[in-house]
Amino acid sequence: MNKFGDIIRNKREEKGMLLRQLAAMIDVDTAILSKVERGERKARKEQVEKIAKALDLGEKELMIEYLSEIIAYEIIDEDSATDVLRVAESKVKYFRNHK
Amino acid sequence: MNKFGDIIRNKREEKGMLLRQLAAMIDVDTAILSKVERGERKARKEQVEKIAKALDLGEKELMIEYLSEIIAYEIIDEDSATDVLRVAESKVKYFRNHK
DNA sequence: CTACATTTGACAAATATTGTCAAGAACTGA
DNA sequence: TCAGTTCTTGACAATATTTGTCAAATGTAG
Repeated sequence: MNKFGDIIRNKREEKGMLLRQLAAMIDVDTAILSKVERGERKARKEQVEKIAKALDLGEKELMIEYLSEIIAYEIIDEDSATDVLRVAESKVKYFRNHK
Repeated sequence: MNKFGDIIRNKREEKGMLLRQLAAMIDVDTAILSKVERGERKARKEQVEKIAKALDLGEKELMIEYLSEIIAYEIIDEDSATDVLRVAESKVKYFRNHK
């Protein structure tokens, strides 16, 4: 189980890219990218898309990592976390049909 | 499948309470409660707790409805919504063990 | 119409998120 | 060690989002 930030950092280093190089490609300050990679700060959705393209990571897969991690932290302190996710799945399906 | 707001409204009306009465009990402006019941605005977590107590709804159950609905709307436009939830579950479990 | 309940929308206040920057720490090679 | 470079940190500003307040508008029943 890799964290979102680790996925990016690993791939960036595999490619031999510097923080500031990737940061420039995705048009973000180096400091922010540093924090994102270490999980100190959340990226923005548009940044995730740019990162995926810049690093040749599947955009869909990276987005799943990104969104799921945000959700995980939203409910990590809830003892009903699993139930919350199950109900969320039902609601997604229901709301899609009844918009 | 009931929406969070409907659950509250139904229970409140069952009990014959007025919006302003419940609003007073949970210390919130009537306008806000009106919007919450109609799903126009999200409640805050502390308000959900107060509502549960005021209406004799299970706090745990109501909180599940509340959180799951927030999450559902976060991902309703993602075609990978189901995957996101599955991965989120894994991450919750993993992060709990590796805090 | 009157009285009351609810809804609506504009706005302000409070919070939270995001970006900027410079200084400092860590690392590298000579 | 030193100089050069990369990365990290934290304070702060800018922006955006959330939340609350209020009064007017709308709806409802007698």
